[in-house]
Amino acid sequence: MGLQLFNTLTRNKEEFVPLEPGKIRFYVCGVTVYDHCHIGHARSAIVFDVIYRYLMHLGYEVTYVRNFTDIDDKIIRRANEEGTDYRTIAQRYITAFYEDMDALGVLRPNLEPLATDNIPGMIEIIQKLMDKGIAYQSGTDVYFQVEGFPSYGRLSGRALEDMMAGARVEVDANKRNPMDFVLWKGSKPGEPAWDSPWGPGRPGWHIECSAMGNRFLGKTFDIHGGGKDLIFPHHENEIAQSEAAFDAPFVKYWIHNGFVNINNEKMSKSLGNFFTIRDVLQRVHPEALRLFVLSKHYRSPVDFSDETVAEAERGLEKLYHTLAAVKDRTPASQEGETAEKALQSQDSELFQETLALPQAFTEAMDNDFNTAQVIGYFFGLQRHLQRFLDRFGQKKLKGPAAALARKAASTLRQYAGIMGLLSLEPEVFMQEQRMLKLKATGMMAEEVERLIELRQQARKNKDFAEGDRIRKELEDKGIQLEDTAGGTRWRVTV
RNA sequence: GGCGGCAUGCCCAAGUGGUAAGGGAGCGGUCUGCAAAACCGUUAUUCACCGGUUCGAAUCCGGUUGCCGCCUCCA
Repeated sequence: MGLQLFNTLTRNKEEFVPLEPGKIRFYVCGVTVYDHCHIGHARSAIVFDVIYRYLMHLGYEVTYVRNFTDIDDKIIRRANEEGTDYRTIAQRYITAFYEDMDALGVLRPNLEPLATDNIPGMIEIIQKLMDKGIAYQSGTDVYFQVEGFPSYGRLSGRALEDMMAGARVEVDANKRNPMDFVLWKGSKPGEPAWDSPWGPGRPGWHIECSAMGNRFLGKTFDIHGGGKDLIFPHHENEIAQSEAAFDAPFVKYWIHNGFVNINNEKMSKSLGNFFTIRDVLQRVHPEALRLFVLSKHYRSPVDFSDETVAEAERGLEKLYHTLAAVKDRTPASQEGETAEKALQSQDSELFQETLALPQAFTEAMDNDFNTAQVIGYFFGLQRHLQRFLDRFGQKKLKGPAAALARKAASTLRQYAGIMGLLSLEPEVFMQEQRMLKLKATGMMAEEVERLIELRQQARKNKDFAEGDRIRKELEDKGIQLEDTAGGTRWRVTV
Protein backbone atom coordinates (compact mmCIF):
# COMPACT_ATOMS: atom_id res chain seq x y z
CA MET A 1 0.00 0.00 0.00
CA GLY A 2 2.78 2.43 0.83
CA LEU A 3 2.72 5.69 2.71
CA GLN A 4 -0.58 7.54 2.76
CA LEU A 5 -0.71 11.04 4.13
CA PHE A 6 -3.35 13.64 4.67
CA ASN A 7 -2.77 16.56 2.36
CA THR A 8 -4.23 19.83 3.60
CA LEU A 9 -4.35 21.05 0.02
CA THR A 10 -6.80 18.37 -1.09
CA ARG A 11 -8.26 17.58 2.35
CA ASN A 12 -7.73 13.93 1.57
CA LYS A 13 -5.44 11.13 2.45
CA GLU A 14 -3.26 10.50 -0.57
CA GLU A 15 -0.65 8.02 -1.56
CA PHE A 16 2.75 9.58 -1.19
CA VAL A 17 4.72 9.65 -4.44
CA PRO A 18 7.98 11.60 -4.30
CA LEU A 19 8.76 14.04 -7.07
CA GLU A 20 12.06 12.31 -7.56
CA PRO A 21 12.25 8.57 -6.82
CA GLY A 22 13.96 7.79 -3.54
CA LYS A 23 14.30 11.40 -2.53
CA ILE A 24 12.19 13.74 -0.47
CA ARG A 25 12.48 17.48 -0.25
CA PHE A 26 10.92 18.51 3.04
CA TYR A 27 10.41 21.98 4.51
CA VAL A 28 9.00 22.85 7.91
CA CYS A 29 8.33 26.36 9.15
CA GLY A 30 10.56 27.05 12.10
CA VAL A 31 10.08 29.55 14.87
CA THR A 32 10.32 33.29 15.18
CA VAL A 33 13.09 33.76 17.68
CA TYR A 34 11.80 36.43 20.02
CA ASP A 35 11.04 34.34 23.10
CA HIS A 36 11.33 30.86 24.59
CA CYS A 37 9.42 28.06 22.91
CA HIS A 38 6.34 26.59 24.51
CA ILE A 39 4.77 23.15 24.51
CA GLY A 40 2.94 23.90 21.29
CA HIS A 41 6.27 24.35 19.56
CA ALA A 42 7.45 21.15 21.19
CA ARG A 43 4.56 19.22 19.73
CA SER A 44 5.20 20.53 16.25
CA ALA A 45 8.92 19.80 16.54
CA ILE A 46 8.34 16.28 17.83
CA VAL A 47 5.70 15.47 15.23
CA PHE A 48 7.88 16.55 12.33
CA ASP A 49 10.89 14.92 13.92
CA VAL A 50 9.05 11.60 13.90
CA ILE A 51 7.91 12.14 10.33
CA TYR A 52 11.49 12.90 9.35
CA ARG A 53 12.78 9.81 11.13
CA TYR A 54 10.12 7.64 9.58
CA LEU A 55 10.77 8.88 6.04
CA MET A 56 14.43 8.01 6.54
CA HIS A 57 13.43 4.65 7.98
CA LEU A 58 11.53 4.01 4.75
CA GLY A 59 14.82 4.46 2.96
CA TYR A 60 14.30 7.89 1.45
CA GLU A 61 17.09 10.35 1.10
CA VAL A 62 15.50 13.28 2.86
CA THR A 63 16.58 16.88 2.58
CA TYR A 64 15.00 18.51 5.56
CA VAL A 65 14.98 22.31 5.86
CA ARG A 66 13.70 24.24 8.84
CA ASN A 67 14.20 27.97 8.96
CA PHE A 68 14.60 30.56 11.68
CA THR A 69 12.67 33.79 11.36
CA ASP A 70 15.26 36.13 12.80
CA ILE A 71 13.85 39.45 11.70
CA ASP A 72 10.31 40.53 12.43
CA ASP A 73 8.29 43.13 14.32
CA LYS A 74 8.20 41.15 17.55
CA ILE A 75 11.96 40.72 17.55
CA ILE A 76 12.46 44.42 16.91
CA ARG A 77 10.03 45.34 19.63
CA ARG A 78 11.79 43.09 22.08
CA ALA A 79 15.16 44.55 21.13
CA ASN A 80 13.82 48.04 21.68
CA GLU A 81 12.43 47.07 25.07
CA GLU A 82 15.80 45.80 26.11
CA GLY A 83 17.74 48.56 24.42
CA THR A 84 19.65 46.13 22.27
CA ASP A 85 20.04 44.97 18.70
CA TYR A 86 17.63 42.57 16.95
CA ARG A 87 20.58 40.23 16.33
CA THR A 88 21.23 39.87 20.03
CA ILE A 89 17.63 38.86 20.63
CA ALA A 90 17.57 36.43 17.71
CA GLN A 91 20.85 34.83 18.68
CA ARG A 92 19.80 34.42 22.29
CA TYR A 93 16.61 32.59 21.37
CA ILE A 94 18.24 30.50 18.68
CA THR A 95 20.62 29.23 21.35
CA ALA A 96 17.68 28.59 23.65
CA PHE A 97 15.81 26.84 20.85
CA TYR A 98 18.69 24.42 20.32
CA GLU A 99 18.89 23.72 24.04
CA ASP A 100 15.20 22.86 24.06
CA MET A 101 15.29 20.75 20.91
CA ASP A 102 18.37 18.86 22.01
CA ALA A 103 16.74 18.16 25.35
CA LEU A 104 13.68 16.83 23.54
CA GLY A 105 15.83 14.58 21.39
CA VAL A 106 14.69 16.30 18.20
CA LEU A 107 17.10 15.65 15.35
CA ARG A 108 18.65 18.57 13.55
CA PRO A 109 17.37 19.16 10.02
CA ASN A 110 19.94 19.14 7.24
CA LEU A 111 19.66 22.87 6.75
CA GLU A 112 18.55 25.58 9.13
CA PRO A 113 18.77 28.84 7.25
CA LEU A 114 18.25 32.27 8.71
CA ALA A 115 15.86 34.68 7.05
CA THR A 116 18.45 37.43 7.21
CA ASP A 117 20.93 35.32 5.24
CA ASN A 118 18.45 35.04 2.39
CA ILE A 119 17.39 38.58 1.69
CA PRO A 120 18.82 38.66 -1.86
CA GLY A 121 16.64 35.66 -2.73
CA MET A 122 13.60 37.42 -1.36
CA ILE A 123 14.33 40.58 -3.31
CA GLU A 124 14.69 38.47 -6.43
CA ILE A 125 11.24 36.97 -5.97
CA ILE A 126 9.68 40.33 -5.22
CA GLN A 127 11.30 41.73 -8.35
CA LYS A 128 9.84 38.91 -10.42
CA LEU A 129 6.41 39.66 -8.99
CA MET A 130 6.85 43.37 -9.72
CA ASP A 131 7.88 42.57 -13.27
CA LYS A 132 4.78 40.46 -13.72
CA GLY A 133 2.58 43.15 -12.30
CA ILE A 134 1.37 40.98 -9.45
CA ALA A 135 3.14 43.12 -6.87
CA TYR A 136 2.97 46.87 -6.47
CA GLN A 137 4.71 49.50 -4.47
CA SER A 138 2.63 51.77 -2.29
CA GLY A 139 4.37 54.33 -0.16
CA THR A 140 7.52 52.65 1.12
CA ASP A 141 5.96 49.16 1.09
CA VAL A 142 5.56 46.55 -1.59
CA TYR A 143 2.41 44.43 -1.61
CA PHE A 144 1.27 41.24 -3.25
CA GLN A 145 -1.92 41.71 -5.16
CA VAL A 146 -4.12 38.75 -4.26
CA GLU A 147 -6.49 39.36 -7.12
CA GLY A 148 -3.59 38.72 -9.46
CA PHE A 149 -3.43 35.13 -8.28
CA PRO A 150 -6.66 33.37 -9.25
CA SER A 151 -6.34 30.35 -6.98
CA TYR A 152 -5.73 32.44 -3.87
CA GLY A 153 -7.49 30.75 -0.95
CA ARG A 154 -7.21 27.22 -2.25
CA LEU A 155 -5.15 25.86 0.63
CA SER A 156 -7.28 27.35 3.37
CA GLY A 157 -10.48 26.61 1.48
CA ARG A 158 -11.95 30.03 1.37
CA ALA A 159 -12.87 32.52 -1.28
CA LEU A 160 -11.57 36.07 -1.37
CA GLU A 161 -15.09 37.48 -1.10
CA ASP A 162 -15.72 35.47 2.07
CA MET A 163 -12.56 36.67 3.66
CA MET A 164 -13.34 40.27 2.95
CA ALA A 165 -16.79 39.79 4.37
CA GLY A 166 -15.10 38.77 7.60
CA ALA A 167 -14.33 42.44 8.08
CA ARG A 168 -11.71 41.86 10.71
CA VAL A 169 -9.09 42.77 8.18
CA GLU A 170 -7.15 45.83 9.11
CA VAL A 171 -7.94 48.72 6.81
CA ASP A 172 -4.76 49.92 5.25
CA ALA A 173 -4.86 52.89 2.93
CA ASN A 174 -1.78 51.59 1.13
CA LYS A 175 -3.48 48.40 0.00
CA ARG A 176 -5.56 48.08 -3.12
CA ASN A 177 -7.37 45.12 -1.66
CA PRO A 178 -7.58 44.60 2.10
CA MET A 179 -6.32 41.04 1.63
CA ASP A 180 -3.13 42.12 -0.13
CA PHE A 181 -0.14 41.35 2.02
CA VAL A 182 3.23 42.95 2.43
CA LEU A 183 6.27 41.61 0.64
CA TRP A 184 8.67 44.36 1.56
CA LYS A 185 8.26 46.75 4.41
CA GLY A 186 9.97 50.13 4.27
CA SER A 187 11.95 50.81 7.44
CA LYS A 188 11.44 53.75 9.69
CA PRO A 189 14.56 55.55 10.83
CA GLY A 190 16.44 53.49 13.41
CA GLU A 191 14.90 50.19 12.36
CA PRO A 192 16.96 47.39 10.85
CA ALA A 193 17.10 47.87 7.09
CA TRP A 194 18.42 46.25 3.95
CA ASP A 195 18.81 47.98 0.64
CA SER A 196 16.37 47.10 -2.09
CA PRO A 197 15.08 48.49 -5.37
CA TRP A 198 12.16 49.90 -3.35
CA GLY A 199 14.27 51.61 -0.76
CA PRO A 200 15.66 50.47 2.60
CA GLY A 201 13.44 48.05 4.42
CA ARG A 202 12.92 44.50 5.62
CA PRO A 203 11.09 41.53 4.20
CA GLY A 204 7.51 40.66 4.99
CA TRP A 205 7.04 37.47 6.95
CA HIS A 206 5.82 35.15 4.23
CA ILE A 207 8.44 35.86 1.61
CA GLU A 208 11.28 34.25 3.55
CA CYS A 209 9.88 30.74 3.28
CA SER A 210 9.33 31.15 -0.44
CA ALA A 211 12.92 32.26 -0.87
CA MET A 212 14.49 29.61 1.34
CA GLY A 213 12.32 26.84 0.00
CA ASN A 214 13.23 27.78 -3.53
CA ARG A 215 16.92 28.15 -2.76
CA PHE A 216 17.41 24.86 -0.95
CA LEU A 217 14.67 22.65 -2.37
CA GLY A 218 13.84 24.08 -5.76
CA LYS A 219 10.73 25.48 -7.40
CA THR A 220 8.62 22.53 -6.37
CA PHE A 221 9.21 20.30 -3.38
CA ASP A 222 7.49 17.33 -1.80
CA ILE A 223 6.36 18.21 1.68
CA HIS A 224 5.80 21.42 3.56
CA GLY A 225 4.81 21.27 7.21
CA GLY A 226 3.86 23.48 10.08
CA GLY A 227 1.20 24.13 12.69
CA LYS A 228 -2.43 24.39 11.64
CA ASP A 229 -2.40 28.07 12.46
CA LEU A 230 0.01 28.68 9.61
CA ILE A 231 -2.43 27.51 6.94
CA PHE A 232 -3.84 30.98 6.71
CA PRO A 233 -2.41 33.39 5.96
CA HIS A 234 1.20 32.22 6.02
CA HIS A 235 1.11 29.16 3.81
CA GLU A 236 -1.60 30.54 1.59
CA ASN A 237 0.63 33.52 0.92
CA GLU A 238 3.73 31.41 0.37
CA ILE A 239 1.89 29.51 -2.34
CA ALA A 240 0.70 32.71 -3.99
CA GLN A 241 4.17 34.27 -4.04
CA SER A 242 6.07 31.22 -5.13
CA GLU A 243 3.69 30.01 -7.79
CA ALA A 244 3.20 33.48 -9.20
CA ALA A 245 6.94 34.06 -9.30
CA PHE A 246 8.10 30.68 -10.61
CA ASP A 247 5.12 29.48 -12.60
CA ALA A 248 5.41 26.05 -11.03
CA PRO A 249 3.50 24.20 -8.31
CA PHE A 250 5.05 25.13 -4.99
CA VAL A 251 4.46 22.08 -2.82
CA LYS A 252 2.94 18.68 -3.44
CA TYR A 253 1.88 17.69 0.09
CA TRP A 254 0.99 20.00 2.94
CA ILE A 255 1.07 18.60 6.47
CA HIS A 256 -0.27 20.52 9.46
CA ASN A 257 -0.20 19.51 13.09
CA GLY A 258 -2.95 20.25 15.60
CA PHE A 259 -2.65 22.47 18.65
CA VAL A 260 -1.82 21.87 22.24
CA ASN A 261 -4.70 23.01 24.41
CA ILE A 262 -4.91 24.00 28.03
CA ASN A 263 -8.34 23.38 29.47
CA ASN A 264 -9.62 22.81 25.98
CA GLU A 265 -8.36 26.15 24.72
CA LYS A 266 -5.52 26.74 22.32
CA MET A 267 -2.21 27.42 24.00
CA SER A 268 -0.77 30.64 22.69
CA LYS A 269 1.39 33.57 23.52
CA SER A 270 -1.46 35.99 23.10
CA LEU A 271 -3.75 34.13 25.48
CA GLY A 272 -0.90 33.82 27.95
CA ASN A 273 -1.85 30.23 28.81
CA PHE A 274 1.41 28.63 27.79
CA PHE A 275 4.15 26.60 29.43
CA THR A 276 7.65 26.88 28.08
CA ILE A 277 9.48 23.72 27.13
CA ARG A 278 12.25 24.42 29.59
CA ASP A 279 9.83 24.86 32.49
CA VAL A 280 8.04 21.64 31.73
CA LEU A 281 11.29 19.72 31.39
CA GLN A 282 12.11 20.74 34.94
CA ARG A 283 9.51 18.27 36.08
CA VAL A 284 8.75 16.00 33.12
CA HIS A 285 11.20 13.68 31.39
CA PRO A 286 11.64 14.60 27.71
CA GLU A 287 10.75 11.10 26.55
CA ALA A 288 7.58 11.23 28.64
CA LEU A 289 6.66 14.45 26.88
CA ARG A 290 7.39 12.77 23.56
CA LEU A 291 5.22 9.79 24.46
CA PHE A 292 2.50 12.19 25.52
CA VAL A 293 2.64 13.94 22.15
CA LEU A 294 2.77 10.74 20.11
CA SER A 295 -0.09 9.11 22.01
CA LYS A 296 -2.48 11.21 19.98
CA HIS A 297 -2.81 11.60 16.26
CA TYR A 298 -0.80 14.60 15.07
CA ARG A 299 -3.75 16.38 13.48
CA SER A 300 -6.01 16.23 16.55
CA PRO A 301 -5.89 18.76 19.33
CA VAL A 302 -4.37 17.50 22.58
CA ASP A 303 -5.09 18.73 26.05
CA PHE A 304 -2.03 19.31 28.17
CA SER A 305 -2.61 18.77 31.87
CA ASP A 306 -0.87 17.26 34.87
CA GLU A 307 -3.06 14.23 34.54
CA THR A 308 -2.54 13.53 30.85
CA VAL A 309 1.21 14.00 31.20
CA ALA A 310 1.32 11.78 34.27
CA GLU A 311 -0.36 9.02 32.26
CA ALA A 312 2.39 9.22 29.68
CA GLU A 313 5.00 9.11 32.43
CA ARG A 314 3.54 5.99 33.98
CA GLY A 315 3.32 4.36 30.59
CA LEU A 316 6.93 5.12 29.79
CA GLU A 317 8.07 3.84 33.18
CA LYS A 318 6.21 0.64 32.49
CA LEU A 319 7.95 0.11 29.15
CA TYR A 320 11.37 0.81 30.60
CA HIS A 321 10.61 -1.38 33.58
CA THR A 322 10.16 -4.36 31.31
CA LEU A 323 13.32 -3.56 29.37
CA ALA A 324 15.19 -3.38 32.65
CA ALA A 325 13.77 -6.71 33.72
CA VAL A 326 14.98 -8.34 30.51
CA LYS A 327 18.40 -6.84 30.97
CA ASP A 328 18.63 -7.95 34.60
CA ARG A 329 17.39 -11.42 34.05
CA THR A 330 19.06 -12.59 30.88
CA PRO A 331 22.78 -13.34 30.48
CA ALA A 332 24.87 -10.35 29.53
CA SER A 333 26.56 -12.04 26.63
CA GLN A 334 24.75 -13.11 23.55
CA GLU A 335 25.35 -16.81 22.92
CA GLY A 336 24.90 -16.82 19.20
CA GLU A 337 21.79 -17.24 17.10
CA THR A 338 18.99 -19.33 18.49
CA ALA A 339 16.91 -21.27 16.03
CA GLU A 340 13.48 -19.78 15.38
CA LYS A 341 11.82 -23.03 16.29
CA ALA A 342 13.44 -23.00 19.70
CA LEU A 343 12.28 -19.42 20.25
CA GLN A 344 8.78 -20.17 19.13
CA SER A 345 8.51 -23.18 21.41
CA GLN A 346 9.15 -20.93 24.40
CA ASP A 347 6.06 -18.82 23.85
CA SER A 348 4.42 -18.92 20.49
CA GLU A 349 2.30 -15.85 21.06
CA LEU A 350 5.19 -13.66 22.18
CA PHE A 351 7.29 -14.95 19.33
CA GLN A 352 4.61 -14.17 16.75
CA GLU A 353 3.92 -10.77 18.20
CA THR A 354 7.59 -9.91 18.08
CA LEU A 355 7.84 -10.97 14.46
CA ALA A 356 4.67 -9.07 13.61
CA LEU A 357 5.78 -5.76 15.09
CA PRO A 358 7.75 -4.45 12.10
CA GLN A 359 4.85 -4.86 9.74
CA ALA A 360 2.26 -3.60 12.21
CA PHE A 361 4.47 -0.60 12.85
CA THR A 362 4.87 0.17 9.17
CA GLU A 363 1.20 -0.22 8.39
CA ALA A 364 0.21 2.15 11.17
CA MET A 365 2.85 4.71 10.27
CA ASP A 366 2.00 4.43 6.59
CA ASN A 367 -1.52 5.36 7.55
CA ASP A 368 -0.91 9.08 7.94
CA PHE A 369 1.62 8.55 10.74
CA ASN A 370 -0.70 6.86 13.20
CA THR A 371 1.70 6.98 16.12
CA ALA A 372 -1.09 6.38 18.64
CA GLN A 373 -1.81 3.01 17.11
CA VAL A 374 1.89 2.16 17.10
CA ILE A 375 2.12 2.92 20.79
CA GLY A 376 -0.77 0.54 21.35
CA TYR A 377 1.32 -2.17 19.68
CA PHE A 378 4.29 -1.32 21.87
CA PHE A 379 2.24 -1.83 25.01
CA GLY A 380 0.82 -5.05 23.66
CA LEU A 381 4.29 -6.46 23.11
CA GLN A 382 5.51 -5.14 26.44
CA ARG A 383 2.68 -6.84 28.27
CA HIS A 384 3.30 -10.18 26.64
CA LEU A 385 6.99 -9.91 27.26
CA GLN A 386 6.48 -9.06 30.91
CA ARG A 387 4.02 -11.91 31.26
CA PHE A 388 6.59 -14.25 29.79
CA LEU A 389 9.22 -13.03 32.25
CA ASP A 390 6.83 -13.43 35.15
CA ARG A 391 6.34 -17.09 34.28
CA PHE A 392 9.88 -17.65 35.54
CA GLY A 393 9.21 -16.08 38.90
CA GLN A 394 12.45 -14.71 40.34
CA LYS A 395 14.64 -17.04 38.29
CA LYS A 396 17.01 -15.83 35.61
CA LEU A 397 16.27 -16.81 32.06
CA LYS A 398 18.62 -19.03 30.14
CA GLY A 399 19.05 -20.44 26.66
CA PRO A 400 16.16 -20.00 24.23
CA ALA A 401 13.97 -18.36 26.86
CA ALA A 402 16.57 -15.64 27.38
CA ALA A 403 17.03 -15.35 23.64
CA LEU A 404 13.31 -14.86 23.06
CA ALA A 405 13.05 -12.24 25.80
CA ARG A 406 16.02 -10.37 24.37
CA LYS A 407 14.65 -10.56 20.86
CA ALA A 408 11.30 -9.15 21.94
CA ALA A 409 12.98 -6.39 23.95
CA SER A 410 15.37 -5.43 21.19
CA THR A 411 12.57 -5.38 18.61
CA LEU A 412 10.55 -3.14 20.87
CA ARG A 413 13.49 -0.80 21.38
CA GLN A 414 14.34 -0.75 17.71
CA TYR A 415 10.90 0.37 16.59
CA ALA A 416 10.32 2.70 19.51
CA GLY A 417 13.67 4.19 18.55
CA ILE A 418 12.33 5.22 15.17
CA MET A 419 9.94 7.44 17.06
CA GLY A 420 12.65 8.66 19.41
CA LEU A 421 11.34 6.59 22.32
CA LEU A 422 13.11 4.08 24.60
CA SER A 423 16.40 5.50 23.40
CA LEU A 424 18.07 5.29 26.81
CA GLU A 425 19.41 2.36 28.74
CA PRO A 426 16.63 1.48 31.19
CA GLU A 427 18.75 2.14 34.26
CA VAL A 428 19.74 5.53 32.86
CA PHE A 429 16.13 6.46 32.27
CA MET A 430 15.10 5.34 35.72
CA GLN A 431 17.93 7.28 37.31
CA GLU A 432 17.05 10.42 35.33
CA GLN A 433 13.41 10.03 36.19
CA ARG A 434 14.21 9.59 39.89
CA MET A 435 16.37 12.68 39.97
CA LEU A 436 13.80 14.72 38.09
CA LYS A 437 11.00 13.72 40.41
CA LEU A 438 13.10 13.95 43.55
CA LYS A 439 13.20 17.73 43.15
CA ALA A 440 9.51 17.86 43.94
CA THR A 441 9.98 16.08 47.27
CA GLY A 442 12.65 18.39 48.63
CA MET A 443 14.78 15.36 49.54
CA MET A 444 18.31 14.49 48.53
CA ALA A 445 19.20 11.16 46.98
CA GLU A 446 21.79 10.51 49.72
CA GLU A 447 19.14 10.96 52.36
CA VAL A 448 16.88 8.44 50.68
CA GLU A 449 19.72 5.96 50.31
CA ARG A 450 20.66 6.37 53.97
CA LEU A 451 17.13 5.63 55.12
CA ILE A 452 16.97 2.62 52.84
CA GLU A 453 20.19 1.36 54.39
CA LEU A 454 18.75 1.83 57.89
CA ARG A 455 15.67 -0.08 56.85
CA GLN A 456 17.76 -2.90 55.47
CA GLN A 457 19.53 -3.21 58.80
CA ALA A 458 16.23 -3.31 60.63
CA ARG A 459 14.90 -5.96 58.30
CA LYS A 460 18.00 -8.04 58.72
CA ASN A 461 17.35 -7.95 62.44
CA LYS A 462 13.76 -8.99 61.77
CA ASP A 463 12.64 -5.65 63.14
CA PHE A 464 9.88 -5.33 60.57
CA ALA A 465 8.06 -2.70 62.59
CA GLU A 466 11.03 -0.35 62.26
CA GLY A 467 11.50 -1.28 58.62
CA ASP A 468 7.88 -0.54 57.85
CA ARG A 469 8.05 2.69 59.77
CA ILE A 470 10.92 3.88 57.57
CA ARG A 471 9.16 2.79 54.45
CA LYS A 472 6.05 4.65 55.56
CA GLU A 473 8.14 7.71 56.34
CA LEU A 474 9.57 7.71 52.84
CA GLU A 475 6.21 6.97 51.31
CA ASP A 476 4.74 10.02 52.99
CA LYS A 477 7.40 12.08 51.28
CA GLY A 478 6.59 10.52 47.93
CA ILE A 479 9.34 7.90 47.82
CA GLN A 480 8.06 4.43 46.99
CA LEU A 481 10.32 1.51 47.82
CA GLU A 482 10.42 -1.68 45.82
CA ASP A 483 12.16 -4.71 47.26
CA THR A 484 13.52 -6.81 44.42
CA ALA A 485 15.86 -9.76 44.16
CA GLY A 486 18.63 -7.35 43.27
CA GLY A 487 18.07 -5.13 46.30
CA THR A 488 15.77 -2.30 47.20
CA ARG A 489 14.89 0.14 44.45
CA TRP A 490 13.06 3.42 44.87
CA ARG A 491 11.10 5.79 42.77
CA VAL A 492 9.24 9.00 43.31
CA THR A 493 5.48 8.90 42.99
CA VAL A 494 4.53 12.54 43.43
C1' G B 1 -21.19 36.69 9.41
C1' G B 2 -17.91 33.08 6.30
C1' C B 3 -14.97 28.47 6.34
C1' G B 4 -13.28 24.01 8.76
C1' G B 5 -12.70 20.23 12.61
C1' C B 6 -14.25 17.18 16.61
C1' A B 7 -17.99 14.29 19.79
C1' U B 8 -15.82 6.39 21.41
C1' G B 9 -16.31 3.21 28.80
C1' C B 10 -14.63 7.11 35.08
C1' C B 11 -10.24 9.72 32.28
C1' C B 12 -6.77 9.66 27.81
C1' A B 13 -7.12 7.27 23.11
C1' A B 14 -6.97 4.02 18.11
C1' G B 15 -10.59 2.72 14.79
C1' U B 16 -11.46 5.36 7.33
C1' G B 17 -18.24 -0.50 5.62
C1' G B 18 -17.67 -6.50 8.45
C1' U B 19 -19.24 -6.69 13.89
C1' A B 20 -15.28 -1.84 19.77
C1' A B 21 -6.75 -1.76 20.00
C1' G B 22 -4.00 0.25 23.84
C1' G B 23 -2.85 3.27 28.29
C1' G B 24 -4.37 5.45 33.10
C1' A B 25 -7.70 5.04 37.30
C1' G B 26 -11.11 1.64 40.17
C1' C B 27 -12.43 -3.21 42.01
C1' G B 28 -11.17 -8.65 42.83
C1' G B 29 -7.05 -12.18 42.72
C1' U B 30 -1.70 -14.11 42.40
C1' C B 31 3.05 -12.80 44.28
C1' U B 32 5.26 -10.41 48.93
C1' G B 33 7.32 -10.84 56.22
C1' C B 34 4.11 -6.36 55.06
C1' A B 35 4.26 -3.34 50.76
C1' A B 36 5.35 -1.65 45.90
C1' A B 37 6.05 -3.20 41.05
C1' A B 38 4.43 -6.91 37.82
C1' C B 39 0.90 -10.41 36.03
C1' C B 40 -4.30 -12.38 35.75
C1' G B 41 -9.56 -11.20 35.89
C1' U B 42 -13.14 -7.27 35.63
C1' U B 43 -15.66 -2.08 33.57
C1' A B 44 -19.04 0.24 26.15
C1' U B 45 -24.76 -5.42 22.72
C1' U B 46 -22.20 0.06 22.32
C1' C B 47 -19.48 4.69 19.73
C1' A B 48 -23.57 12.90 21.33
C1' C B 49 -28.87 12.77 19.39
C1' C B 50 -32.60 11.84 15.25
C1' G B 51 -33.44 9.91 10.53
C1' G B 52 -31.49 7.50 5.86
C1' U B 53 -28.33 4.18 2.51
C1' U B 54 -26.64 -1.09 3.09
C1' C B 55 -27.15 -8.09 4.04
C1' G B 56 -24.13 -5.29 7.47
C1' A B 57 -22.19 1.61 9.93
C1' A B 58 -18.57 4.13 15.41
C1' U B 59 -17.15 4.23 10.27
C1' C B 60 -21.15 6.66 4.32
C1' C B 61 -25.42 10.56 3.57
C1' G B 62 -28.97 14.35 5.70
C1' G B 63 -30.52 16.99 10.03
C1' U B 64 -30.08 18.46 15.47
C1' U B 65 -27.16 19.66 19.80
C1' G B 66 -22.50 20.73 22.12
C1' C B 67 -17.29 21.97 22.05
C1' C B 68 -13.05 23.85 19.40
C1' G B 69 -10.18 26.25 15.57
C1' C B 70 -9.21 29.69 11.39
C1' C B 71 -10.84 34.38 9.08
C1' U B 72 -5.34 39.39 13.22
C1' C B 73 0.70 37.75 15.36
C1' C B 74 0.76 32.50 16.42
C1' A B 75 3.51 25.57 16.11
